[in-house]
Amino acid sequence: MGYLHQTIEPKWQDYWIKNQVFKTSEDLKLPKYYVLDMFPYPSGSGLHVGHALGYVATDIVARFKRMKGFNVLHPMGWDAFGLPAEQYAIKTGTHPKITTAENVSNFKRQINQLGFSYDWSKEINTTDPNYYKWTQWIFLQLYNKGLAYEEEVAVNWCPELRAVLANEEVVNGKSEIGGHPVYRTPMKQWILRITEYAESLLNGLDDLDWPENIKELQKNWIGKSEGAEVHFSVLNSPQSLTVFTTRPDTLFGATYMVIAPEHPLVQDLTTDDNKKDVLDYIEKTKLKSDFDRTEVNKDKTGVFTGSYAVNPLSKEHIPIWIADYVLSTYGTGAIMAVPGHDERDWEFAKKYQLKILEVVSGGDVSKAAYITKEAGEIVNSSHKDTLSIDGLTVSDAINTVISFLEKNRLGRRSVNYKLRDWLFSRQRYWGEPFPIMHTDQGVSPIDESQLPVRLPEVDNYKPSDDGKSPLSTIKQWVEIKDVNDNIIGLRETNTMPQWAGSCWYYLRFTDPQNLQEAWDKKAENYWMPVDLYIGGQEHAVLHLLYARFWHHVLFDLGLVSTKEPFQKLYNQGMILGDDGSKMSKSRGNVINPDDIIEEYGADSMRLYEMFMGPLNKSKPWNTKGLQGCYRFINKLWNTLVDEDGTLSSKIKEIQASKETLSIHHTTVEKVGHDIENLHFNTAVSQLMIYVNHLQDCEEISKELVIDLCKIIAPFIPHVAEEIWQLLGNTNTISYEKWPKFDASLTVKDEVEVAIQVNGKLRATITLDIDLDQENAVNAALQLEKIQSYTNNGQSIVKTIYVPNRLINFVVR
RNA sequence: GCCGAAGUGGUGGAAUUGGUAGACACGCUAGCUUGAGGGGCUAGUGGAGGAAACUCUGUGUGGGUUCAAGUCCCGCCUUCGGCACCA
Repeated sequence: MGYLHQTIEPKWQDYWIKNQVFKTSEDLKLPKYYVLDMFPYPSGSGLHVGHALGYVATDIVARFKRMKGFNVLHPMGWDAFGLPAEQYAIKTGTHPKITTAENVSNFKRQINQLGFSYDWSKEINTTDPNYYKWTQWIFLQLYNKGLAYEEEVAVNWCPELRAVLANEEVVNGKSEIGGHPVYRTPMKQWILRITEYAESLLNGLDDLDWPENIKELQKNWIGKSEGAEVHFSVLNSPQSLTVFTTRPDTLFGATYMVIAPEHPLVQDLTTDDNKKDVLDYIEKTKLKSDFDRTEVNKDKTGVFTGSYAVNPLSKEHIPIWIADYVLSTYGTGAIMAVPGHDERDWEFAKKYQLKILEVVSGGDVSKAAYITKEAGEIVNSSHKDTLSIDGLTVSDAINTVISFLEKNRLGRRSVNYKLRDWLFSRQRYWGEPFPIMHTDQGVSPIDESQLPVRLPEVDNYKPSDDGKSPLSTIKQWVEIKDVNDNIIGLRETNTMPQWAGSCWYYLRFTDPQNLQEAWDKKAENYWMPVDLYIGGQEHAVLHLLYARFWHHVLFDLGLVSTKEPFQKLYNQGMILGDDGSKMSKSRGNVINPDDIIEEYGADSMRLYEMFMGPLNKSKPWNTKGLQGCYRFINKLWNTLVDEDGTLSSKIKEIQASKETLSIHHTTVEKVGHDIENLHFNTAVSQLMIYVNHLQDCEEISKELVIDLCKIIAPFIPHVAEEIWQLLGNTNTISYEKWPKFDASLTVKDEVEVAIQVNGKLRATITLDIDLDQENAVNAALQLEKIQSYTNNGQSIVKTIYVPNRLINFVVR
């Protein structure tokens, strides 16, 4: 007789909601724990089992921490601005608001039937004017701090989507969504000066309890490199060229220079003889797509300007070239080329027969660039009028050269970042409007008292053909008039990207209904930082970097109390289809949680997702495995509950056996420890071991059942509540104290010890716990098996005894 | 190319500071139960050999350290993720 999940689960879900069981306490004196999921975009296809994985994990932690006496903040909300609802609106004319509301209610239904313990009184939605009012407010704080500016930039315009994409949304020259071609077009855009926070964002990583690989990804994305700026004077010209290099030690080996085709001095440096070739080259470069230009293995191309620069150390006259392998957006857009010690320069020099000079010994620069920094010494690097660094190591030479450059005003120590400023505007309807007005005098922010700048109704969601936002077509919204009906300014018609709302939602959760402020300082101070943040690895860089950026700014403005928002981060892995590939509609391997819950119940699904394997690994779905968990719950139920639905008659007020007590306390200890460390799979297996044992017991101590009920509650809360009730309780189990475990009771009297001969297992023996070496070894030597190895004319040269583990005889 | 993560039975995966590899499940095999199906229960299950006791072998691969290596060190192979001309 199985348990009736279809009755039990809705019963307790209703109970939890009706009694507001999971409403967060307002008592700010309690120890707090803030456990957060990356809130979802409520898509039309609904929740799938992969989403649930992270939510189950955080729910278990939240329930566990409540039982450990913490005041737990565990909220859920909706990142509801975004392209799919807008695309749907373009196709069908349905307002994104309507689509969003429908999707949210479906998501919420699905989430609730999984038995999660969210405090729904804290639900937020980024598209709610009461929410985006404060998104706009934070933008104004950034603007006032000089971190938001407008600029005409070449943007990634995708005609198919009719949208401008961020660099991050373009993959290999195609849109990330849909894979449509993307072109570079100049447009006026809002940009956030995230580069100003590059160092801060890099340093902040050190103290975070994040997976190392995520920290590494962010570090690489920020891409700090240390080196020097070096000025090169140009022959017969008042101009000079400044380059950035990480290898000032190789300055003597700089035998030519390259500037990017977009470099501002291209015109000045091109001599009349070379004008035609240069113009041709630049024309050709313009026609190349981004994809072609960043193709690594392509042939390098370039053209000579006709001008020469002077190497500041060797005093050599070196030719200045133009080539598109130099990026205008990194460093100064110009480089000193050291073909002897840089692969790209070497390749280019070979192709155009430029001079290759060895300045670090150890390689053969006629065959390949020698880029090793650790070995070799500087050679061919001295000049009577400047300095000699011959014989120095690379790192000494770097410092010597920088000092020389600084003393002689030829350059300076310098740092560069790969990180670019953040393109922050989109030509879309379904996003936060900017609180910005354009007047004859320029840009002016909307007064904070006028927020929110509401998203107006619009007839047509399509952007205009020239790429302007659909908002630009609404005259009465765009034109801001004074009381006399004079136009005093025009509204900004771009909207913010989807990242905006998720940059600070975790702060809003601390005080979601506040109409006066974005958050109350007391609430923020109490709840922040987020103690545990679980979400997918796909947000490793963008969301997590952007949110950290805003948070750092807010911290500098004194608006938040912690420098970093997310203390501990953990990534749940993907759940693949049962064929081992990514779940997708086209493969037909999608598992719908609704079906699973219908057939096996939410508790089974929760338990299975935790049992599948380590939380952070990808693993294939297997319905058979799920059935195993369903069987386990039934076994548990049938062990504790009789056929008639009352508590099992085996459960009595008795003293449990020593063996049972040992397993019990081991389980209490292991489950608690494993939850703390997010090792849910091993916690579940320990529970299985315990229940397998109880199943074989003739009678079961009621005292232990009470504690067992508590430790299964985070995993399978519906069953736990039901049994808790059968035990005679009338309250919820959710706030019961987590059982204490007694380490002394986990210890057994006897242990099985391995007996090895020369490291090979030959026998096992049961010994008293903590037996001394002499007795243990003697007992082992009595074994017939062992004697056959020791009495054959061989002698024991060494004996290793690891108490309670093994004995190893080394025999020769 | 660079950076990061990972390779353990037929499958998902366990394995404190190096100390009985394969816990716990799935699957499979046999038996019991049932009118059948389903379900439940019992036993077995890394591979090879053997009737059995047992023996050999075994954590991607080749070395090394050690009484002892899935675990530590060095080299290589494969898979996945990220970056990709960043000077």
